[in-house]
Amino acid sequence: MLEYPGLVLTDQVLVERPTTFPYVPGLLSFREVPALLEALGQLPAAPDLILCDGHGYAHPRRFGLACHLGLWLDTPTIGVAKSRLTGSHDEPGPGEGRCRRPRERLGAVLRTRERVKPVFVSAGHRISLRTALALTLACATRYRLPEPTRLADKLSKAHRSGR
DNA sequence: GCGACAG
DNA sequence: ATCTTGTCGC
Repeated sequence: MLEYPGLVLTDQVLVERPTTFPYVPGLLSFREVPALLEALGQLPAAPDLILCDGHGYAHPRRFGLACHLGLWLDTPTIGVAKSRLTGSHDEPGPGEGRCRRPRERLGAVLRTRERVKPVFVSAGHRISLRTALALTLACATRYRLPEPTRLADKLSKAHRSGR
């Protein structure tokens, strides 16, 4: 857990659980949320916002992991995925004046740092895409991924290598 | 039928 | 996600 806007790390908990559900595109929540709930329950205080490693609204059923976790906890969440699951971007036609007019906006493709591969931001629970974008960018300092996600990933990696 | 497919 | 050699840039 980090404080905002300082992004100073205040708490960190780590849980290790066996998986009980396989990885199936579109059903990531069923694999990840159980462990996430356990970890969040061990924090000394409930966070005001959660940046999720996965999509929120940008999901085939418009209900990705960020939405699922956020609704369960009734806590604001943002989906910040490293790759696309559904939807498309770019490619307006070659002709002058051509532009894309999506029937539905799923999220945004955000380049958090110069020349780095962009991340896919979408609204999770109780937040607008606009605010989700602003907060994600505000949490991305020196790396591609926002600090909360990057530090959590680092913690899990360190845990594994130490065995 | 074929391609796509968060982590 | 994980595996895995070499490579690029600060």
